[in-house]
Amino acid sequence: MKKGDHLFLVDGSGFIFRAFHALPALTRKSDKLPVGAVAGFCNMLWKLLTDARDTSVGVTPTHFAVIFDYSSKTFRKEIYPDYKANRQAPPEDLVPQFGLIREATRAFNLPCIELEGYEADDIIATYARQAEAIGADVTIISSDKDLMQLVTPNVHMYDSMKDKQISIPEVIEKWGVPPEKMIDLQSLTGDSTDNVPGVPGIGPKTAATLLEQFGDLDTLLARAHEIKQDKRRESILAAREILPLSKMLVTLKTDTPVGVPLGDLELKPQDGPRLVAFLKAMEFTSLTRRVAEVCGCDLASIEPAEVPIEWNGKAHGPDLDDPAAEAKAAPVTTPKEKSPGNGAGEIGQDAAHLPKAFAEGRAAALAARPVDHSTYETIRDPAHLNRFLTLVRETGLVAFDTETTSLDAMQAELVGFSLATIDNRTDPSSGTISACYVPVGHKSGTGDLLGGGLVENQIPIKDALAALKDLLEDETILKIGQNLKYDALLMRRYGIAVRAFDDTMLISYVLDAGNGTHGMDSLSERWLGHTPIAFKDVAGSGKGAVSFDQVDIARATAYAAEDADVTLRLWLLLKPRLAAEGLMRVYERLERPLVDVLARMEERGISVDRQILSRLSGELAQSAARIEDEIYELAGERFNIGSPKQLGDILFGKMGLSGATKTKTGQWSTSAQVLEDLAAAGEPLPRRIVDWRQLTKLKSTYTDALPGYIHPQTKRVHTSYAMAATTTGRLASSEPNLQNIPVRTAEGRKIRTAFIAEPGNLLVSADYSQIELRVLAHAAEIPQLVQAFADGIDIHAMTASEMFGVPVEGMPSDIRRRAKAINFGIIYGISAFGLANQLGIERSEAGDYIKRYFERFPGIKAYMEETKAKARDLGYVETIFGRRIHYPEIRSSNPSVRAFNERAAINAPIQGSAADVIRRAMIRMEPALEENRINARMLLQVHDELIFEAPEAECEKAIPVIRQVMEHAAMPAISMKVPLAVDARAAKNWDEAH
DNA sequence: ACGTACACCTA
DNA sequence: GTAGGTGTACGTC
Repeated sequence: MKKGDHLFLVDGSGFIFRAFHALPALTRKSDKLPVGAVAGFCNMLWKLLTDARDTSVGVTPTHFAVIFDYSSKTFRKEIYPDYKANRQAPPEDLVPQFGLIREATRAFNLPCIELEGYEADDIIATYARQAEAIGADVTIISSDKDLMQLVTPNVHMYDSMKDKQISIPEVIEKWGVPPEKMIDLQSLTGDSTDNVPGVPGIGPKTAATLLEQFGDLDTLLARAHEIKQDKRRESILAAREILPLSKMLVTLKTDTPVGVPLGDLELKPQDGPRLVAFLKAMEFTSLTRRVAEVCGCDLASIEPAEVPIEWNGKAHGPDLDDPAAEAKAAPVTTPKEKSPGNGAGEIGQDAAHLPKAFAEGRAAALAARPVDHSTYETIRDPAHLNRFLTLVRETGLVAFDTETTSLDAMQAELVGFSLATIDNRTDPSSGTISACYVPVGHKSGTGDLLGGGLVENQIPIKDALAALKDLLEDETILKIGQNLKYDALLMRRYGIAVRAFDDTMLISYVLDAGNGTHGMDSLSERWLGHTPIAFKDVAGSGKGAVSFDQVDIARATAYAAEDADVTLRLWLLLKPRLAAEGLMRVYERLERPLVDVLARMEERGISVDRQILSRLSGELAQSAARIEDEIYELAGERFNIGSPKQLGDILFGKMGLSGATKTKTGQWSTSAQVLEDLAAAGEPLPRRIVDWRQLTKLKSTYTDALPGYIHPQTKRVHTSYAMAATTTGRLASSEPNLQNIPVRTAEGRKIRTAFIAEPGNLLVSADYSQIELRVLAHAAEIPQLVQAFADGIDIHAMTASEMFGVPVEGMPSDIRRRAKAINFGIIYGISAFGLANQLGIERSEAGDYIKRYFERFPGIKAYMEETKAKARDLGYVETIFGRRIHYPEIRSSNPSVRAFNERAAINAPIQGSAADVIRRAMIRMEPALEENRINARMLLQVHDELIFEAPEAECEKAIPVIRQVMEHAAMPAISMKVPLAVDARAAKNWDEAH
C-alpha cells in the first residue's frame, strides 16, 4: 500500500445486525432459510464495488476488507466481565446469516478478516491507523458511533444504508464534539447496550457541554468541583472511580496483532462465476441477473454453489412440547369459555377445579416458550389466509388485533390485522401458537400520485373485510382482543360486528385493578416477562412519526403478529383466574357487555355548535385582554401571567406580599387558594389573576380546543371512554374529555350551551341524586341516612341537624354548607387536614367536627374501620357488586403513604359501587328503550349522569323509561336499603337539560 | 421531543 | 380528604 491508495473497511458484524433489523425479513423460497441480511449485504457490496469501477463518481478503493467479530470472548470481557453481559442471544433468524455473510464475502473475492480476542472495531481501528500512517485514505463502511473516534481528515465513514458520509463535521453535528473527543464522550455517557458504565444522568448532550467547557475528560475530572449543577457534579464525582474503566472499554485498540498485512488487502478482480454461483444458491434472482450481466457470465450454465449452512432447518423456536416445561405445569383443566355468556354460572365448580397453581403453571409453560418473531407469517393472498382461518376454526378461538392509521378509532382506517391461534384447544399450555399479519392497506413510502401507491401483494381490502366479517361475526369462534372496544368500533365503521369476544385488558382490570396498568405492554412485562416491540420503534415518534400504512410490511408483521401472540398468551394466563378468583360475574356483567354500549356511544358522538364556541372564545379573549392590561398596570411591568414562576416572583418577590406558601418543589405557590387569601387581605392584583385564569382556562381548554374535535365527516364530537383507566371502576373520558365540561360558574356553564341536539331533537340529561351517599348509607347500614333517603329529606340539612342540633326547617345555609363538606369528606376518606382546607377553618376545629360526626353516626366510623381492616388483611376492598380494588401499598411503613391508601380504600367501594350501578344502567338502557320503541340514543356518561338525544316528541316517553332503568339498576343483584333517585330533564342544549 | 410541575375543570 | 384529563410553562435530553 502506498500514499494515495484508498482502503475500504466494511464493518461486517455491524452491518449484519443493522441490516437484519432494518431490512425486510426475507427467506429463501425453497427452504425458508432467513437471508434478509445476506441480501442486504450482497446488494451493498455490489453497489460499493460497481460504484468503485465508475471512476467518475465518488472514491475508488484500491484495498478492501470485510471485518467481523470473532466471538464474544474479547479482551474487554477479560478486564470487565459485565461487558456486553446484557446482550441477548442473536435472534434465531439471524444466526445462520453470520456464516452466510462470510461466505458472501469470499464469493465477492474479498478478504474476510477476524481475530480471536478482538472485536471487529479494533481490527478496523488498527488497519485504519496503519493505512493513515502510510498516507492512504480510509473509508469505514459503518454507521456505528463506536467507530467515530477513528475519523480524521483522512479517515471517513460511510453509512451505506442511508448513503451518507460521516466525516468530522457530521460527527460534530451529531455528537457535539469532534471525533478525537468521542472516547471521552462515550466514557461519560457509557453504553447501556454494551453495559459500559458511565455517569448516570449524563447523556450525550450534557457530556458534550462538559467537554466543551473543560476540554477533555482528565481536565473535567480534575476540576469536577467547578461544575455548577449540584446533581451533575455529584454524579461525576461519584463515577470518578469507574470512568477509567469506561474509557478503556470504549477506546479502540490500534495495535491488534492483525495477521493479514495491509498489502494483502488489495482489491482483486471480481470472480464472476463464483459470485453468480453463490447468489444463485441464495436465490437472489434479480441481483444474480445483474451480476451475471455485468460480469458477462452465462446465468443458465452456472450451478448454484454449495453453501454450508448452520441452521436447524426449523422455522420456529424451542420445542413447544418440551417435557421439562410440561412437568413444571400444573394439571390442566379445560376452561369452558368457548361460548361467551356461559361462564357466570360456573363459578363454584370452576373455582374448585382451578387451583391457584393453574395460572402459575401456564405462566411457567408460556415462559418456557419465548415469543419468537421468526415464526410469524405475513399473509398476502386469500389462499394463505384461508389456511390460517381453517386452523382458527378448528381451535375455535383466535386473538385478533387491528393495525390502523390512527389511535382514534373514529378516524382510523384499517391497514392490516393480525391473528394468533393455538393448535391444541384441550391443552392450550402445550399447543403451538401460530400468529400472522395480514397487510391490506400498506402504502409505498414514495407516495404515488395515482391510487395512493398501495404496496403490491396485499389481499384486496374488500376481500379481507369479507373474510373478517365471516370470522368476527361467527358466534362459535371466540375472538380475543386487548382493548377490543377500539377494534370493535373500527369494525363497526366497516359494517362488521364483533360477536363472541374476550378482552384481556378488561380481564386484567377485573382481576387486578390497583395493581398497575392494564395496557398490553405492561401486562406482557408483568406476566410474560417479555417486552413487545414498541410502537414508536416501528412507526417512529414525534416529527419522524409515520402512520402505520407507511411501515414496512416485514416490520409491521413482527409488531402486529406479536401483539396478537402476546394477547393470546395473556388470555391463556388471565382468563382462568376469573373463575378461580370468583370474578367471572364482575367481568361478565359489568365489563364485557359495556364494550358494545360504549362503542356505540363513541360512534354517535354529540353535536357541538361551532358558532357558539367561536363567539364565546372571542368574548373570553376580549375580557382576558382587558384584565391583562389591568394586571400589567398593577404589577408595574409586563410578564407572562400564565407562568406561575414569573407570577410568584412578581407577587412575593417584587411586590413582597405576605402569606406566601411554597409548593413541594420550593416554588412560590400561586394557587387559587393563595390568591383568594391575598384578595381577601385587600390586594387588587390577585383577584385579577384569578379572573384571568378562569377566562383563559375556559378559552384554551374548551372554546378553542373543542372545535378541533369536530369530526370532519360526522360533524360531531366523539369522545373516547377508557374502561380500565381508573382504579375504582369509573370510566375516563378523553380526546376530548367530556366529563369535565364546566358547570360550577355561570361563565363556565355557557360552554354547555354549545352542546346541542340535532334539529327536531332534544338532549335528555338524567343524573343520580346523591348516589355515593346512598351507596354509603346502604353499605354501612346507617339508620338515620337510610331513613332520610327513604323520606326524601335534604341529606346535608339532615346531617347538619344531627350534628349541630339545628332543625332541618330553616337551616342556615352556612351550617348546611359545612355539613355538606363533611359528607363529601366522609366519602373521600376524611381527614382533619383536608376538611380544614376545604372549609377554611382550623385543623382542630375540623377535628372536632369529625369527632362529632362519628358520635352521631357510629356506623360510619365502624364501616370505615372495617374497610381499612379488610384492605390491610386482603390487600383489596370490594364494591357491593364484588368488583375488587387492590391497594398493594396499604401496609406501607411510610405513614403518609399508608394514610393515603387508607383514604383511597375507604372511597373506592363507595365510588366504585356507584360506578357499577351506572354501568349496569347503561348496559340495560338500550334494550329497555328499544323494547319501549323509544328512539333515544345514549350519548354521554359523566359518572352519575347519562345524556341522551331523542326526537322532541319522544322525550316525554323516554324520561320515565330512562329513570326506571337507572333507579333499578342495582336490582336484582343487590336490593338496596335506600332508593336510588334520578333527576331528568330535556332541553335544546346540555346547560338547560342539566 | 419529552417529562414534570402546576393549575384547574369535572363527579 | 377520592377519582380523573388537559393546557401551559419549563427544564431536560
